[in-house]
Amino acid sequence: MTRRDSIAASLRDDIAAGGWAPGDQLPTEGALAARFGVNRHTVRAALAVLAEDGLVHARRGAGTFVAAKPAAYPLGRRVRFHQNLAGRAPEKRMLSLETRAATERESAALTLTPGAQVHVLDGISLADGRPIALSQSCFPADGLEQLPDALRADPSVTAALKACGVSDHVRVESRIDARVADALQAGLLEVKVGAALARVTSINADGDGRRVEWGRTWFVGERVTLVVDHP
Amino acid sequence: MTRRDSIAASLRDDIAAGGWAPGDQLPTEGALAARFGVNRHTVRAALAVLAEDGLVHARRGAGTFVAAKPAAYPLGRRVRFHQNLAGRAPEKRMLSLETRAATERESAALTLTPGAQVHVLDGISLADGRPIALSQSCFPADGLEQLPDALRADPSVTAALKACGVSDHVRVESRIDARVADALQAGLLEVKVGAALARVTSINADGDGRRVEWGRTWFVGERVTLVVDHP
DNA sequence: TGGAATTTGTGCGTATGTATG
DNA sequence: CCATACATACGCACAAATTCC
Repeated sequence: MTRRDSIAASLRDDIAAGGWAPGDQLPTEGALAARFGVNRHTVRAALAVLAEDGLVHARRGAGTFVAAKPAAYPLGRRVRFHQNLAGRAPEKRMLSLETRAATERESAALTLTPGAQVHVLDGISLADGRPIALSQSCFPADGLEQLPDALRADPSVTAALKACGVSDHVRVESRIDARVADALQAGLLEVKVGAALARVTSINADGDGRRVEWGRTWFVGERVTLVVDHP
Repeated sequence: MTRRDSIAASLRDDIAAGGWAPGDQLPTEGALAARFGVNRHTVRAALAVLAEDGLVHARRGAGTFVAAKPAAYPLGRRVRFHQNLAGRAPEKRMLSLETRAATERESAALTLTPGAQVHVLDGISLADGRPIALSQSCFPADGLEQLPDALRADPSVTAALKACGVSDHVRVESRIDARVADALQAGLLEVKVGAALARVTSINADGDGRRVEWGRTWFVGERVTLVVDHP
């Protein structure tokens, strides 16, 4: 066990024991070097081990901070935002809502006839007061005429669909890739431009198999872990 | 439909019809502007629409190129690399293989006693000759003594486990988040530093429920789409 | 608004212990 | 026993970002 590893283990224990809470600033590298009686480089190596595990996060000029635990977001047949983030103070805000003709891509995903009308909802999701995801949902307008009014009353998709007579909806497929945040996304999500986002494209159907939602969600990589169980 | 959108749709059709193959260079923006009889700015707006969808990729000073279609990589109970990428010339190369004491994190993931030995395999995966992922797999050494020899003979994890008497293994859980590539990863994956990677952490168990592999895989965001079916 | 102080990030040189051949 | 390579650790200096007055 090198000196670096033992220092890393010691700091890890302190964090696990609650010595520092998520978001707290650790002592400076210089202070830690003095406490452990080693060179600052050695402390930096130890902190790098913890950063590799995502346990701490250094900001140049500011300090090193205990990372907030990423929110676990289950991806399954039934994805319900508020249930998924129970205990993390989930919050959803509407950014825009419009009804327009579907793009080629949208009509293909929802198996609509070209030029059909769709409702498009843009929103932002928060957990513990921090933005965790941007989302765009696309619904066929045909059969869901009341959806915009319902969404304006309550931004919950599940509740709005229920108000339109869709009592249940299930996710058929999720496709996931990774993208970097552009300036617009970065501003809304309160991350730097170039931060990694996990993009999830999903198709949701009602009880009869009719596709009722095509959604794309951009999750902040360092704040959310998507969890897939394989039963 | 704006002129921009009609040009974008026209180019999209050409690409879909095979007019240009993945990797091909499109005509210059000036040439396209002349062909469609519009200003170069309009062509740029149309190309931006396609780039937004990941269909083309512009490189300053070089030109605009048709993006290679991302490989679909199913995430399910049975994840087998070669089957997953059938038709995309899957290839797996071993980067390193060592046996050492498990870190705290590794022994927790594999439910090992602290200090137990593990085999650690680093590898790189390619499809169609391009790197698509880096992976690190961690196996308990206890009960899998022959694994390193088997892996050196054949880098396939499934084959190596079979050689050690594990006839079948299934994925229990996948956790996904997004990270940016560091210099080492970028070099190996042939992407730029800062490119978005989808990181998948998975736990695999044998028929008796014993955890036999803890793996982490970093997929190049723009070359792979992870697909999760929700049956 | 500005500028000093603080803090992390980076580079270079040096030294030591441990394998390897 | 020597030469080499590698990882670890130390010391010093400066750059870059942030904070604070």
